[in-house]
Amino acid sequence: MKKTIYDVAREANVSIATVSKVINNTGRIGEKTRQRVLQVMKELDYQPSLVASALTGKSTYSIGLLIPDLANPFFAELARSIEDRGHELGYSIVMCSTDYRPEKESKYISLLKQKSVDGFILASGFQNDAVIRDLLNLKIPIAVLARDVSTVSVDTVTVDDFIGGYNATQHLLDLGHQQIGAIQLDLEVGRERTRGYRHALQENGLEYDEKYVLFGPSSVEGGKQMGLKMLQAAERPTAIFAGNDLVAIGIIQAARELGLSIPDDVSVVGYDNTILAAISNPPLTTVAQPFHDMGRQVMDLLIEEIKGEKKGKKRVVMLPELCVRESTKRIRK
Amino acid sequence: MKKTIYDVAREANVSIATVSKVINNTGRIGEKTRQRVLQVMKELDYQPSLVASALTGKSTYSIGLLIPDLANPFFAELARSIEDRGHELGYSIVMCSTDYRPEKESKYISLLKQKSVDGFILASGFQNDAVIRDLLNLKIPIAVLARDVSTVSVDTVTVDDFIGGYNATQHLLDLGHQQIGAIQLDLEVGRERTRGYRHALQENGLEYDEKYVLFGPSSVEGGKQMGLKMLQAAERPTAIFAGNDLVAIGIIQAARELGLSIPDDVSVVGYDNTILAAISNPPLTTVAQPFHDMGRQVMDLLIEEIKGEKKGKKRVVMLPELCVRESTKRIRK
DNA sequence: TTGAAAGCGCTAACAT
DNA sequence: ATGTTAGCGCTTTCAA
Repeated sequence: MKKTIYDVAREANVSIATVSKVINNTGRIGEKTRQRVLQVMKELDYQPSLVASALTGKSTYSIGLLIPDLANPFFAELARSIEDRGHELGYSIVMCSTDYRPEKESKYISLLKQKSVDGFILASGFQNDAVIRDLLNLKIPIAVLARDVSTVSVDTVTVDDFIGGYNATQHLLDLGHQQIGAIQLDLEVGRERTRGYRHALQENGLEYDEKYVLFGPSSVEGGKQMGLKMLQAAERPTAIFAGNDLVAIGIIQAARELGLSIPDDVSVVGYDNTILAAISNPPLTTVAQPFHDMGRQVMDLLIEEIKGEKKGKKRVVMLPELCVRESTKRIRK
Repeated sequence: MKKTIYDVAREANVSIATVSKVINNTGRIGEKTRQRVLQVMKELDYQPSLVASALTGKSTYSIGLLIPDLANPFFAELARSIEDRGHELGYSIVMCSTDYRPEKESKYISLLKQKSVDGFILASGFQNDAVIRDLLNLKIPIAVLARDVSTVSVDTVTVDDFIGGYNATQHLLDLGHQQIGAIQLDLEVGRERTRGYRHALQENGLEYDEKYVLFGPSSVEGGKQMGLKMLQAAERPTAIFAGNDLVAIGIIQAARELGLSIPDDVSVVGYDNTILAAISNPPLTTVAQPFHDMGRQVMDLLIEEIKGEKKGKKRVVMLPELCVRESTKRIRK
């Protein structure tokens, strides 16, 4: 049978209240009793039940993480950094991959609410503000990652996608490209990056041309399909700004299949700077997101919120950084 | 305030016992009352507290997953498949990356024991049988993944590493290679794969030569270092069997740095068939592990164990499959 | 068919 | 400094 606080109390000849106090370092306990209790706890290998203590209104020390897809290297790295920071702070992470599906998102949230997690990190791409508002109304702490929820007052960590798109495009422009395509994610982040792309274009006196812009899923296969489509068009671009590294790699595969060389015939910029970018062939020029800091930041924000140490909400915006490798090149005459 | 079973009972003019019964579909309840209770539950948007019900001895419906490193694509995919199957079966997954560190492993296990998880999946490379025995003694259900614990009776899902090593090496032998190096993980799995490697060599009348065998960490950087070492040696091998795809990529980078061409000067075989293998340059010949099935299988085993539907323990062994791409080639004369 | 009541293991007033 | 006791929200006999 598992040991309970009663076992310890009996063995140490004290009341359960006393044991509880030494466990939690509350109230005043004589040094001798404290030592005796500690001793007995050790002897019995007693571990207080967190579910019992949670029932009395204390924390469960677990937090729910909703993320699109653990199998995507970017999110895996992000999840890892969140997990690490969480554990440092004494919290366990319950992982939920949502596949960008609203139903899954709602389902997991309601499940984890029943489990009384102390809070949520919403790193899921999709989010109808309704679920966020719902959580907020219930006073359940949340922190939102990588998604700007401008209409709700909530702790947020984002990377400026507009700048990311702008920088990627500007880099291509600097290399002399004039026909620049964009194959972006069919998600909020994709639109925002596309805004940056558009802005850079216009700043350089170039038209935003819809035939050069495609939206699709976050996958190598998706990138390849869209890449084929764009590269086989009558006027093909000399450079493409991809939604993320996965998509960029798909585009490279498409180019290869069409006998086009990267970066000689077409330059490609990725996004996220995952391990894929470093090992792809050629190595990918990509927009790096500081996932390590991002994970740490959201976690810290959330914990502050949980501990009630905060007055208002915070909105942390980090900046992406262009990481130039070999998939982009000055355009040939 | 969060609704409790009392709110529902009051509103529906029944006792909490009745409400409990309709929630759990136990006992006998009149159809009319049941409907009324259900109705009230809906109106109040009542969600039973799982922590309270866990305290009364029922399941927490969460299981702990110990895995070396979520940021490694192989484990990320594995984790994802485990998570999916878990959710299908109604369980949440608490993720813990151990970095192959025994202290972390123990720490997380003891933490999750306090949280009363229903069981553990141990996919962590490291494992002293002691922690497994401990869990077993406490009657806590566990299932072990990708690690053969031959001295303990426990549910296990493994992929035959000996065969994997054998096949990889045989493939290289078939291509005419005679000087075959091995840069393997400094872990149990690495030793086992090396056994397979050795066996293949000897079966072909070749000596097992220690200077051709190196053990190192699971990382691109590690692979690169060891690769440099091995490829700069007096007699360098014409082919290398790598510990996993990460290491293989490191070796390719090392080769490139030395001006050696893959696969013309040296062939490389990876392990795991992660996304990295598909996109690396050149695409990696690698030993594929069926991570999707692996995840599903352990989860199923664990759940059976938790539900007590099983008589004895099971040991499931899956087979790896060589996946030939372009990093291996027949040796030149 | 329904309800009263005794826990589950722990915390936190409130007494002593 | 330590103990008594009333919950926390739910499940489960056992009565009614």
